[in-house]
Amino acid sequence: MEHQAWFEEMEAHIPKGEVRTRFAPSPTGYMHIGNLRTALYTYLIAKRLGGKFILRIEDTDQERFIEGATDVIYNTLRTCKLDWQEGPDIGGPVGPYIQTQRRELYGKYAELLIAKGGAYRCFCKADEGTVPVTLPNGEVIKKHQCGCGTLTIEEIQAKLDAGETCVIRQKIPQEGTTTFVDSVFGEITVPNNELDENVLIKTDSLPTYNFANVIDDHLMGISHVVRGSEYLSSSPKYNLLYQAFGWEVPAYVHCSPVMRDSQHKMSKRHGDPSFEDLVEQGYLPAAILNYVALLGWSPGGEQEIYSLEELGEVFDISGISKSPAVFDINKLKWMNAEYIKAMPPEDFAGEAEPFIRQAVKNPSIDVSRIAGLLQQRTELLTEIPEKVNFFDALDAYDLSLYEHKKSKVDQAISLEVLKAVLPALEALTKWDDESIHDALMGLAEILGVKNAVVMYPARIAVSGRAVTPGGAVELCAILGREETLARLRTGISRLEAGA
RNA sequence: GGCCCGUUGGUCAAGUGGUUAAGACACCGCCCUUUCACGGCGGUAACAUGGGUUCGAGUCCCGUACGGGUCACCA
Repeated sequence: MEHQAWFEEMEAHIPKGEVRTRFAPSPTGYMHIGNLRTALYTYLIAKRLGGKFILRIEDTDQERFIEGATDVIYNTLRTCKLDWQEGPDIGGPVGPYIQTQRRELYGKYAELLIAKGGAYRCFCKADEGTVPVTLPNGEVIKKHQCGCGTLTIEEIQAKLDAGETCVIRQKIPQEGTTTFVDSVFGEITVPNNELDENVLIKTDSLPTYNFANVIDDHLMGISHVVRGSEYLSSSPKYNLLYQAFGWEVPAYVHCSPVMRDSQHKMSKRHGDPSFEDLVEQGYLPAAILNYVALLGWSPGGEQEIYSLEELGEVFDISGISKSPAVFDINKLKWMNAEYIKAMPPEDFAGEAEPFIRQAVKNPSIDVSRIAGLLQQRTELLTEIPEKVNFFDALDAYDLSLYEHKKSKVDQAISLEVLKAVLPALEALTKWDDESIHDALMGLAEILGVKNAVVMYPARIAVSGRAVTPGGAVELCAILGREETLARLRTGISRLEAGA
């Protein structure tokens, strides 16, 4: 072996005896929810076990190259605070961390594998070597089966010299079975003769996932391979690869997919939201992460709100569920509201004010006050503009809003009430919550009606809305004296005109 | 279709042979209130199915149905 020393050198660099997990996405241009969850679990396992979380970019599919796609990965992980200790941007002891930069290395290991009898050069064009094969039990499957594996060194050299292109395929023993243990699914055994001899190195000399993944996980000292369950059925092949090299097999943690409904995976193509989409829709990254953590994993207790740090303390592989989980935007929305309510008021105001300003341009309006009213009744920040735009301008609201059965209020009563409210507020010398409150409550007492009979019409006249952030008193105070009185007059004249 | 895996209320789920089968979201009702919301209280609703094993089965075994995954020079 001419490269003997080189291989020994590589082996010597592999970190041993520590927990190392890796998130190895391929750059697709967006962060799929299922992927985000895999990243989270991968991160949490490392955190919980006191290990390292590594980022590796799997970009061996040149046809799918998308400009800027790796930035999406960095940005998502950063905004989620899933910090990695080794990765393309920060380096590490076993780099490079981008597969296209590891090209030669896969080639050398492929040669090694051939030498060890675990692979062979295949000169078949396209799928010409793929044939129906009848298994001993009578079933027929499609497998690649060609004579390339038996070519002599001279024959191979001749073909290469003649300029023929080739791939390197995995050699799979036709006898026996392969067994591996998955931390989620348990022990799984398959007969070797059901496994296909897949391509390891493509004609473009880049490795396929099948190969690159095994090589990198080994060379990077990965102790726990966390990935989607779509890899479960090909895991025996990866196991055979480890075996052929004589390497130790990592712990596998396969996670079931996140579904849109009981029969479809979440997919961008079908319009399901990616992480970026959700953020754009107003969901807080921390809430998304919290929700996604509980989708397919349960800590067992009744607590549902977990910070990333808390998750890192309690996350346990044994709590990962085998069956697919359906993504419920409703529950995410609820959780988002919980996060909003729990924010320090100043933080909420900081987040909410830009959204309030989108709808409320009038500089004399105190937006921080509106933010205060909004915090306990906001599920999504993005729904704020629509909730507060009446502060700037009154819509041509429907007069039927003045009818409220429960408070026994109708349009006629509203008119009477507003006619009394107007002078009562006009008479105020101070315009603050307390004065407005006392004036309105006092009016209810004078009129001998329940508070709501005064408050309700006043609130409608001033907002034109059935649902408002805050009651009549707060709205009047925020709108200011002139605007409030003007709106009351408008209400009165509209009720008098009946339109 | 073959192989692998799964199946507790509409959804997320607890449950590891003996429970009145948790909890959360959603939904419904009541209360609070200055409407809506928030909050509080309560309610409807589940072990896919048929056979075993066992004194006893959501929990163990087998079959059936349904669902998912996979069968690429994509990952």
